[in-house]
Amino acid sequence: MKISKNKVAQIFREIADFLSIKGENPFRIRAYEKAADALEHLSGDLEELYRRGKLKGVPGIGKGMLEKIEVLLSTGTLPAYEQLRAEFPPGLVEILSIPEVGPKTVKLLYEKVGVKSVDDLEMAVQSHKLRNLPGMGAKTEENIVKGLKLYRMRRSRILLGTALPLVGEVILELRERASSWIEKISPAGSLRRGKETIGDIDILVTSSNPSSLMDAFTSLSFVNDILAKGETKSSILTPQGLQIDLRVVAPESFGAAIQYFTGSKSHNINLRERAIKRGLKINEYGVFTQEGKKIAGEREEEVYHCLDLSFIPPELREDRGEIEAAEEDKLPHLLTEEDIKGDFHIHTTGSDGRDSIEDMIQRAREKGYQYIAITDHSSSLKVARGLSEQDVLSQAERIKKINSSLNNFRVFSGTEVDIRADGTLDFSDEVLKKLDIVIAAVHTGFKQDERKMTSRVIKALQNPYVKILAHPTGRLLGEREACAIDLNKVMQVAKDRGVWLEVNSQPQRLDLNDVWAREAKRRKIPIVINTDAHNKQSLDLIKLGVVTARRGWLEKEDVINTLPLDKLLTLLK
DNA sequence: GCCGTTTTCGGCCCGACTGTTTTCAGTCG
Repeated sequence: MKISKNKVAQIFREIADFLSIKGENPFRIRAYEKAADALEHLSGDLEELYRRGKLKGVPGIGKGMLEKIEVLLSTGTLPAYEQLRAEFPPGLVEILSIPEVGPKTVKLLYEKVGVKSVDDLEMAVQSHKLRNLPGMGAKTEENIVKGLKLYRMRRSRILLGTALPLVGEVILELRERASSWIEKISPAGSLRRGKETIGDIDILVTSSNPSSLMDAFTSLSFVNDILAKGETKSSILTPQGLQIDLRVVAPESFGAAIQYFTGSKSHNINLRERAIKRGLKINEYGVFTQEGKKIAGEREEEVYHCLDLSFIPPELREDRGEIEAAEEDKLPHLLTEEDIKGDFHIHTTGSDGRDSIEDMIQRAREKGYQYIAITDHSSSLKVARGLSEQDVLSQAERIKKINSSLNNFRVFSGTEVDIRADGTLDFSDEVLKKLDIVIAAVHTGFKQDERKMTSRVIKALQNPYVKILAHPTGRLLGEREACAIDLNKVMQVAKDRGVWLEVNSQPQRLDLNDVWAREAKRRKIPIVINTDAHNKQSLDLIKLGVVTARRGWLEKEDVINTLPLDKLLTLLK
């Protein structure tokens, strides 16, 4: 049984939880969590990385962690981990995920009341067994009841593509109701970093009238429940169970605060460690000298400049080497949405899209694009009303005619051809060679094992007419795991064959993800950012793909569809 | 457990908030 890096990370996190309940050295606990983070941010197969010695020198993975990974890889288990598991009942760690309940409480409840699981805790609370414990009172008991309620209704993280428009609406409505009390306003947190999923939404604001602003915030149409309401922070719950926090900060601290609340946590820790080495201190109010003199805080850029770092865009703040790069002034010049000149993955009424070719052209031109490719599904994908060979060829003829009537814009004929279970394609080469752009993609048979899936996709990429591999892992966030596929091998073939890899902008796909997009860049494999739009509005999803690419450190030069039409045509020849 | 342009030992981010407390511990982000 092969053990994945995510599995190892999960084991490390569980060890950290056990150790925290035991009351171990907090820094040792952090070390396990940090190692788990580091593993999750690596791209590639763990065993291969280990064999090639690539794990050495990864920050957070030292001698001890390396040995543990080695043992896990060769035996599939870890004695120290098994020992901890034997030491505690199996349901204990889960109690930690209840809000308000931390390791000390779990330990106390376990030892004094015999609470071994979330259900045990529920019963203990109901029979008021907690309020007489040392350090506990009626109020704490009440808070645990609340925590349990939140735990029971706990929702999974929401998609970036859902959160972004929502926060836009929240800010809009807030401005409508309280514009005169709002000075600066900006989302922070993982939303601002462009993470693919969002836990809760943080909004920062400077205000001349905080209490009236908070009144307005807590009476927005989105409010289902008010969790907290104060002068500096209020929290509300939307009907969907999403928490939105609004924080009021002083104008002179806005930069430091937005830096602080944007995170990520490990980026900030790294930054503050760096500050300490320079005799400085960073908090959410500013950057201070040892004498307590404030030297920055109003603008976010200053915080970085004080530490002799160039400004780090929010999307890079994941502690994946961005601070070191900023130090050497080697940060990438991240691409922007304005750099995008076209879209290669578009569906129309020809298959399962909702709008016509003409509609898509119109919207693309409004966006300032210079080209699009029409890539409807192929015949075997019946659910999407896939085109027959004859259909796609007559569509290509129609596109030719459309092109003859267009100035300064080009429509490419194409297809999103299905990669069948055996790696053959749904259309014959005779048909494919008559199309401008051939995208290959897997839509069925996701449960194949890694060897089968990898060779299936590689076989498809070896077809001379395939230009793009769409949504390479097939994941659907919150619905379907990435399929088992060795992307390192796939990338090697893509590179040799000159196939472009897609960053798909659909909110639930974002596939390739940030980590793999960065790996593609490292291998100098061209990326295309596509929307996979099934209607004209969806062409605007491109921003999600761009954000994902930015998180993958991509620059304009790494992305094919930043090329203007003339350069693209030269390339396609 | 990790790590080193002061260190191979002795540090390890920082503050708010809350509750149970007469000065602090626990949790959170």
